[in-house]
Amino acid sequence: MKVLRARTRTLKDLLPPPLMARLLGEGQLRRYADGQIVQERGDDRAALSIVTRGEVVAGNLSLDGALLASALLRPGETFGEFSLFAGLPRTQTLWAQGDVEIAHVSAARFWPLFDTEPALARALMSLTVARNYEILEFVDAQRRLKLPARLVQLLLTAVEEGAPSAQVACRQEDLAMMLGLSRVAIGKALTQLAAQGLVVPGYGEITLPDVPRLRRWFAAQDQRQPLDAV
Amino acid sequence: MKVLRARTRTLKDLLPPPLMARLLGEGQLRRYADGQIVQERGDDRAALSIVTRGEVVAGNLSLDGALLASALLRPGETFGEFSLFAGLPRTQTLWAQGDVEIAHVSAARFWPLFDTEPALARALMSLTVARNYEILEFVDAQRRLKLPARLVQLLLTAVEEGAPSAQVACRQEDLAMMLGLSRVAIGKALTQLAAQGLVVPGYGEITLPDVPRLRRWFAAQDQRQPLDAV
DNA sequence: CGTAGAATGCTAAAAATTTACATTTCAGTC
DNA sequence: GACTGAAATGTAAATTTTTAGCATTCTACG
Repeated sequence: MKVLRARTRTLKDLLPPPLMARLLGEGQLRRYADGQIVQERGDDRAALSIVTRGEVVAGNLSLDGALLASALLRPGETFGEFSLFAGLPRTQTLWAQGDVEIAHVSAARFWPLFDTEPALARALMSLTVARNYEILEFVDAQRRLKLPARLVQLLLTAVEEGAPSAQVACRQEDLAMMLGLSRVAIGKALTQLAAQGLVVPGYGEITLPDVPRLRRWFAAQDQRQPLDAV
Repeated sequence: MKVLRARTRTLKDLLPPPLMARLLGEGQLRRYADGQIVQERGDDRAALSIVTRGEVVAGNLSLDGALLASALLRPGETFGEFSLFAGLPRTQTLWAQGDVEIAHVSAARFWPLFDTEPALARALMSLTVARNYEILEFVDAQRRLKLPARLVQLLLTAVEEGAPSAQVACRQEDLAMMLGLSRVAIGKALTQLAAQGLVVPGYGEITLPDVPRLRRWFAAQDQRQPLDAV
């Protein structure tokens, strides 16, 4: 399944290259084929895992097999912090999307580095805090915005900065999954948006004919005071 | 307004007492009266703030004045990490609930301590990661569980460990706010639960006559594999 | 013992969402 | 080039939730 997520800073972006190299050097590289399970809810490997190639999809499987809350991890991003710092088993199930390579830094090798390199602690805190903010924003948007607006917000995360128009390759079902709704709800919202000429639904893809206009439309829906304008 | 939240570990629980004392020593104490605004969305004070007395309610105000996503901070808990580690303004508005005292540790005084005391970095990571998990669980529950189940989950967070029965003092409107729903929806869910004898709605309070039975009922609704049972 | 304010209960209509089923689209294949 | 089956989208009835308005109950306090 396809997952959309805004590009964020990664550990690789925040860490001085020599330290990043040292950290990766402490890790054990493993490869995963497309669709392979990287970790399952309940695994109790305490380690910091760093994606070094490919993309990883995170989520929870309910007992009936439906995928729930999900996210996307790109190269340079990490997971497993929870297992290290809270000492609990892995809480999510992860799948490889495409050919994936991951460096697992075991707890034993991680702690000495963490305790002696403040830059690593700073970087991990920055990432965790940013992720926290990302999720809180999501919850907040869910309460504040109508579905069409949330849908536009999601679609816009997949658009390159400054692009005048865009095509987003994903099925309505993928969008539904990401927003925690049914496919039908997405279809209706898309129909509404299409009636205003804001999007053009296609088969397995959605065209955004006028991205700046779409951004303006979204800004008008989101009545909250933007942070950077304060 | 009243806010329910499960008791979690705080910085005070995780930090060795001498270090906690040192941290507080670096802070500037400020007092806030009941209902006073502690910080507003957009404030750009970069500091770690530690609640030392009283309780603080966090949330976002939408333009029309309605309170949205909210949480409760108890003594020993911190906020402002985002301003320090992401270098952005405060993202939420906080109000004092009752008589509140907060120690604000400025960035200039915080960084030297953070960089030289691994225990502080570990503790902050633990808390942030745990908070992250808490929010993700909330989102997940919202997708997985029907409203009555989510309501029970919320009510149970207010119950003392091991208590055979309990009274939760809060208005239906407070519960609605916490779950992001209308008061009517809460009322209906309560009626359903009351019909099964699981709760007894009252005026400004809800009685849970048989907590163990309620826990069993909830476990039956929540079909997900529990983490600690793995 | 009233009374005012606060909180809950109830109802009906509108809106959002889901479920189940129908239709369209696409990529192969003959 | 038209089958054909799987994948993806579209549609309509049923359900859930919200909104709004008003009635009722509870509590504190004069």
